[in-house]
Amino acid sequence: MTTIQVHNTLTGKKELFVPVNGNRVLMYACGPTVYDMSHLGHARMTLVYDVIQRYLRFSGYDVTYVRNITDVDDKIINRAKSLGISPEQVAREYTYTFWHDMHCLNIQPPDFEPKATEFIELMIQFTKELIEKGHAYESRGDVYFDVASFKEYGKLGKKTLEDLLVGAREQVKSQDDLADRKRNQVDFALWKSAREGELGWSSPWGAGRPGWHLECSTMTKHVLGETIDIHAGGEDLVFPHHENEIAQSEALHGKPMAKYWLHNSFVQVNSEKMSKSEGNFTTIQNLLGRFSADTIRIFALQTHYRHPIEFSMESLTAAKTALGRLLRAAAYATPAEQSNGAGATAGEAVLKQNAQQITRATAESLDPVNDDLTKQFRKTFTDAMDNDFNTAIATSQLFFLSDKIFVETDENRRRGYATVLVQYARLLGLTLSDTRKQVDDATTKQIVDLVLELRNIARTKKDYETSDLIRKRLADAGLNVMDTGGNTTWEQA
RNA sequence: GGCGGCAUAGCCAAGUGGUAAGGCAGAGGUCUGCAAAACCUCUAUCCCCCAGUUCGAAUCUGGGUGCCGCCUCCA
Repeated sequence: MTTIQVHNTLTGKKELFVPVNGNRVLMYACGPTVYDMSHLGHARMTLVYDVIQRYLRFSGYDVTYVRNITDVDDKIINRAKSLGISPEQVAREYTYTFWHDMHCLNIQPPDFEPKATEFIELMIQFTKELIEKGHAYESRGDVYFDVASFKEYGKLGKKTLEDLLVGAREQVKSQDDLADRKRNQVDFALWKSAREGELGWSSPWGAGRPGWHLECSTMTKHVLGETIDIHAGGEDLVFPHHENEIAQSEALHGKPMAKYWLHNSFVQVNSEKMSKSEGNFTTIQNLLGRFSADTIRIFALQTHYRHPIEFSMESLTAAKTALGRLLRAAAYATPAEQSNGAGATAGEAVLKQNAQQITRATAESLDPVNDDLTKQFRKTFTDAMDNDFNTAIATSQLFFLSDKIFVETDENRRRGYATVLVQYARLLGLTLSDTRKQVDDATTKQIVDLVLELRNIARTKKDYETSDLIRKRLADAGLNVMDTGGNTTWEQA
């Protein structure tokens, strides 16, 4: 079972994946701060770890996947101020939009999705213990982590305390109004005191709120444990976020926080990071209006997760065209394999699909053909995924199999190949449900207008047989056609 | 300034010692009343530059150039 290699940011190397505790895999990914709409960069992050946890389950591991929601943060507070509503309302609203986006993208829900606000008491406890152990100190209502007290600080971000201090000196140090509260420039907040009328919870140090890094340390500890297998997030979280989590957790527990640290690279626009602050982002909802979830997924998975993706409408359109070939190939599968389960709700369909998902152990027995071709396909696919989740190669294999499907003349064999295609596409979270014939409202209106135009041509020619047929058929379809004063209008019956 | 990463066809993008995956675009063909779509076939003598190691390098080493990220909120 231990054939998976993962790139570990901690060591900077690819390593054989061996869980800490037998077959159990405890995995935590840093989720969103819910203060605004999610963009393609967030989609990539959730997509990548969605596929990784799917693949670990496929590989037979007993995975517990946790993705948190940060619902208390300066950005939320600022957003609430500018909107004139409470921070709780902001957090709830954007939690809903996040869930909606994730659902649309066919991201499997995590096993647990803790929110920071649910762990305030435990965060206070965590901070108390750090103070008791001499790793943190109070300063005028704030509590800071004493970086100098944790000698391994910087091991994830490959920085030394000296470098950081020099760097801090180079920076606009004078603008840090907290400088005189901290023992050391690089110390970071575990607890921030609240100003008058600001969001806050009571604590031994007065009203305040937790620092950003603390929530992940606390939730990881209490939802999963003191040492977990995989801790993941975007590349920008390596330092300081994950570095600080390590400092807090390992200073307190005296053991590694996570065995493997995984980080995905960014989505770029014109070679620059897509981000809120750059203003060069495209929201998921905006994208979903123009491209299917499968298209966005193919687009993201065609690049290895540790490499930047260059985003452009052209690339996304290319992915859409490419997906079309996969959809046509998948259409040769049996309806049961291909459909989402007729009559089921979207949620039921997803749960059903997940339940039917193949595993490494069942893949061969569930392969209806199991000839040299599918054996080769399965091996190349899993070899690629075993190699630090190389979805680019795995995806290319879907195209390889599609080509074989198109040239196969034996119907049974072709149906079998298509079934295997669908099985493995689902492993990557692709539904391959055929959206090519879904027509939007604007197009529907144009079509009705076209039909009425043709009907009016018939009426002009006094071909009432045809025009009446059209009216009847439209009525059967639920549309009433009305001729009044030389005008023809229509509405829903 | 410190640390880390990247440079592969028109574009996107795998490959990290054995002689360049895949996708898009492009060309030719099949099909077709026309058109479109679809399918089939083809498309980098070579991987930013220079030097080195090696029987052999896009892949390793050294140097150079360009770009990006982190060090402040960030997936």
